[in-house]
Amino acid sequence: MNVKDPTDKKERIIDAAIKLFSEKGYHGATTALIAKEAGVSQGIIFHHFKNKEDLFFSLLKEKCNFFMVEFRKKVGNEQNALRKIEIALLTYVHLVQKDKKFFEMLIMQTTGSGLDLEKINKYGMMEAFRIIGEIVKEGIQQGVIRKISPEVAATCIFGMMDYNVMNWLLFGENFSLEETSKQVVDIFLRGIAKTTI
Amino acid sequence: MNVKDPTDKKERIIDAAIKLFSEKGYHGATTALIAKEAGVSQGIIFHHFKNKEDLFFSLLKEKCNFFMVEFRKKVGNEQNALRKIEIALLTYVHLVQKDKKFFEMLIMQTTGSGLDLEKINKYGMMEAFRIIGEIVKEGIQQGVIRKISPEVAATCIFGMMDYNVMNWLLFGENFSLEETSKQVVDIFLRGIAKTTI
Amino acid sequence: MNVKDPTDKKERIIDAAIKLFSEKGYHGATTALIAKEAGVSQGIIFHHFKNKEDLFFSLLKEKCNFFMVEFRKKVGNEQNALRKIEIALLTYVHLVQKDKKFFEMLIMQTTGSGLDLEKINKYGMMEAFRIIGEIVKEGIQQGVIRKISPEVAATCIFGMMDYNVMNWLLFGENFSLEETSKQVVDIFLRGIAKTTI
Amino acid sequence: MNVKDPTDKKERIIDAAIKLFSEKGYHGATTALIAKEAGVSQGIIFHHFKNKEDLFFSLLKEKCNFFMVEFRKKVGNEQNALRKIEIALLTYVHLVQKDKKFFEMLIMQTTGSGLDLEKINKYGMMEAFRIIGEIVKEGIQQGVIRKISPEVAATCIFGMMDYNVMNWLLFGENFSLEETSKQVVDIFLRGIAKTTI
DNA sequence: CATGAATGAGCGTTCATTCAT
DNA sequence: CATGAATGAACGCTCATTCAT
Repeated sequence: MNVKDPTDKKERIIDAAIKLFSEKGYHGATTALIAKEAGVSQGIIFHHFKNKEDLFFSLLKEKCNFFMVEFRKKVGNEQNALRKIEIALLTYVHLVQKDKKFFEMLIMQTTGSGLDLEKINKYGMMEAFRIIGEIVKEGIQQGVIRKISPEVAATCIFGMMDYNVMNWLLFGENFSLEETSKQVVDIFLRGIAKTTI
Repeated sequence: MNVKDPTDKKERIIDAAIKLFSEKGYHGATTALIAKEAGVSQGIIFHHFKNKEDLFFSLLKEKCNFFMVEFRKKVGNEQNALRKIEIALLTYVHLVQKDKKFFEMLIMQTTGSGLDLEKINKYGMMEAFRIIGEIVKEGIQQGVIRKISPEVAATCIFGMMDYNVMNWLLFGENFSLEETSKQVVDIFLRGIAKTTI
Repeated sequence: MNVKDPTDKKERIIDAAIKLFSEKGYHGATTALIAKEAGVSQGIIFHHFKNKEDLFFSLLKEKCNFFMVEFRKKVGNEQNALRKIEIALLTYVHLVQKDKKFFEMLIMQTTGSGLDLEKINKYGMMEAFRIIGEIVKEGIQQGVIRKISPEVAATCIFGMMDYNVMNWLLFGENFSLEETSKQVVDIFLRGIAKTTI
Repeated sequence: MNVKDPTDKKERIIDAAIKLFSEKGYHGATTALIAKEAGVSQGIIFHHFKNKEDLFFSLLKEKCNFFMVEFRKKVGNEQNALRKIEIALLTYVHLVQKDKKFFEMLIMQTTGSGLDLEKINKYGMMEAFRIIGEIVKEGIQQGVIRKISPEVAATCIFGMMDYNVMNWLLFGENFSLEETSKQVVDIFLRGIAKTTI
């Protein structure tokens, strides 16, 4: 009667996978554990996903696509490059707060899992990286950003933001992610701006 | 006959471990592989280290202690906080370049390996983190750095530097780490300085 | 709407099963694969057959019964035992050529599949074996065949023929099964005949 | 103290494998069962053999090499091709009787296991097949064998012998393999000989 | 101290079979 | 009758760790 029933199970697998991947890492989260957490049999995971790696990357792909859409929606109307970056980063923070478990997984597994990093980047954050680089280029043309390498700038801001988020996810939550993020953005914008405001 | 033989073996294990952990990740580097690479028996690893995790953290601890000494030596005589930070970061870059394999391991395994992150930080970079925080505090007192959270600032600079180094380790080496690091330091210092220089 | 639909499906299952059993062996041919090849659901296989083994033996039984009828029809009118054997064997060759896939399955799975060999023989070739034995007995009574054990003779001819066919199925088809079969029959008949012709 | 101890375990694995492969087929003989039968842990199988398939082919290779040596030794001194064949076949029968379990495995798994038949032949009986073909050629040159295809003749004799042995292994042992084998050889030799003796 | 064969729990994955729809 | 998602026991195989030598 409920058409959503089958999807329901797939969704429960996805949720359980995100939870366990972030809590225990790629290797620590066994398929048996994921199945148990999702309340399904082990076998059904392999109906919906080719294998464990496919499960992992499916999560990544799906979520990241969704985020990119959000990203562009928010940034779209703004003209000033510095404002654009600010909006983009605060959007990122909001997404993190709304989808904590997923970002825990994403950041925790970005390296070290033994998974193909190129795939992680391809399905994951490469696009966001590229977008920030583009905005920096715009800012340089607009004359509001110093002549710096867009790639270096993008690397910087992702490093800053991710470490800040990581801190929050791991040790924090006793500080306001929003508050510290504003400080991070401030440091970055001052660091790249042509004139100090 | 040779008294140095056992130390020799331990060292060979350490070198092999660093090489394989960085190349294949914590899980990909099996103890059997490490023993083979080191040219020792599997069993002897467990004479020198309690278990695989202990081997990993021993590497971390030992190297990081060495780095901290280097760090303090270089920074020690400088008075100006901004210069101190600059020196600290460039020292970091030099250490990375001298000990690529180890940093590959450190950065690649910081997350995702399923290892206890608190332990990694404890034996690893927590100290460096604390040092940078201290310098930022000094800078604020000296009036050369804006009133910002030392923790946030430290988080930022480590994020920027590590992502920059990661890029270099993973995709790069076709760009100069030294050159991009200078840009990173520049962005950071401008971002936190009280007045633009 | 179409009354023949169910039979149709059963037949499609049978055809798919023969194809896949012969191509991939008993274990390689999964029920899921058979269902897909037949264009039916997995579940329906178990409406028509008790289980996978039952499916296998049903194929065997059905086909073999058909072959026995053919066999007797061809051999029926002949009086001379040696001629009878010759006809029987050439009939066998024609059946093989007409129904290659099935014999591929039969010969390939006669051993090694882990299936109960007694069952295979029971539903399969035991009858043919018995028939040849009978003809040999007749031949001995007629005085055209030496006093040999009918069972041994039957074993011989089936071994010769099957290995010849197996060669053809596996490696051959670049030689004429008909031509080599005639040589095989010739060797056998000379081997058992009372006087060389 | 006993240098043979490690080999002992490998040998116990080999014996258990031959026993179970022949009794239950390649798929029925699980590695767990083989380990249990051998009284060893599951893991150790994979110390000595790359994987299950390797275990199977190692058995084949080792034994078959040994048999080929025996074969040549026995046949070596004989000049007359017909006698050579007779000796070869009776040698085969003796080997079968001495090493029943192994031949049970060999014949049972020749087809149907889903294993690569070319490999089975390569490590297994291809060599014997070739040898018989050679002897037939000699016999034709000697003028004691009719002008027949050596390949067809070899196929015939292997088919006859194997089916006879199979009968004995499966149902028999209530008849003398030696006795029936002589009848088989007799039928074959008369079938291929130039003049009836 | 040193060895490496041995262990065995646990991994990801498969698949014949079932059953709610 | 028909479906195919769901099951779960069992598979081949791995690997950190142990221990007799």
